[in-house]
Amino acid sequence: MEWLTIGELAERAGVATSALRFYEDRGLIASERTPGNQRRYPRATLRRVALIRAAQEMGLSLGEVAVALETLPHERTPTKRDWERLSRSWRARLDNQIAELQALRDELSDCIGCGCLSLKSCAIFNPSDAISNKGSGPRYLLGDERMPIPAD
Amino acid sequence: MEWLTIGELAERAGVATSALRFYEDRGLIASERTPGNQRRYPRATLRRVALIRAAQEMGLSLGEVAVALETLPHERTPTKRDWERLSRSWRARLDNQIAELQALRDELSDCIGCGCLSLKSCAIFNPSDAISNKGSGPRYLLGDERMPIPAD
DNA sequence: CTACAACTTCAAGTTCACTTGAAGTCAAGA
DNA sequence: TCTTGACTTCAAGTGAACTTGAAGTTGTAG
Repeated sequence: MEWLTIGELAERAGVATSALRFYEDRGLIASERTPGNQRRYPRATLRRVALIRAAQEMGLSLGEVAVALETLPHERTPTKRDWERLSRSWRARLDNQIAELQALRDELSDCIGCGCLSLKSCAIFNPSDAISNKGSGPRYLLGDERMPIPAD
Repeated sequence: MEWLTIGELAERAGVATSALRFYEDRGLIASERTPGNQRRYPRATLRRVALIRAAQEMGLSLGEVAVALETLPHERTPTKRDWERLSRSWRARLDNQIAELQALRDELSDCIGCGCLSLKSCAIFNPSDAISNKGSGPRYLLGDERMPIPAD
């Protein structure tokens, strides 16, 4: 098996070495050590990191990615079955996200032509009340569903 | 004109009062004060906050929203022209975002059936190298364009 | 007039996904 | 052997978008 140093992996995967150490800390990737305590990554880690980046691009947090990746082998190239399971669930998520953005776009388009400033019928100007919002810290994804238009 | 307390605005807009004070701090919304120094918001702020939330949903940072909203009047209901300018530019952005997610989805779909584990032809497993990554702090949106598939 | 919820400011805390820096160790070429 | 660059750990810093808490003030219903 061919092993990569952290610098090599970083360059080939297009991420910083500090990010790789961080991912390892979080259990997203794993490494062996040389006698001198330096990390060596199996080539499969390259794909793993690519997967992590792809997942982030579709809005998953590293925690969610970690859960998803737990089902994949660390050292081995994943089998077709491993991969199918994961990609199907992610595909569904992507479909969802696309649909949401499309809905928002359609609302926006409607607004351009609809004289919505009367704000009787505009979904953007009349959002649902009380978006549930538990816990502190930022919310990177709002995830507030648009509800039937309330009577203004 | 009808004025809203911060609590009323918060409830109707579906955000926390602390968030509203934060937005005001950032210049995203504005208020008048009562003789006793309490905030009173014009009704138009309701639409403004709704716009802010919509913009966040499509991935804009508050800074970007601030820039966009600078072109809109604070107190007045925006005119059709005000609104058209804004919504057209946002629509373009949404189109873009949707296209990117669709591309990712298509790659994912291809992978499900393509035996991509050979990783000769899979875009997800073969991302472009060297995503440019300036500055510190998190990157909420990766924004790394996928490039022509490199020879592995 | 009093109670009490809703408001005020300001500083500090929180989460995420990292980055930066300090202080030291390892590996490879000249 | 020496130097240099790549590596090591660990603690602390960063930026975004808020939230929380403390300590005090205002507005209103009874």
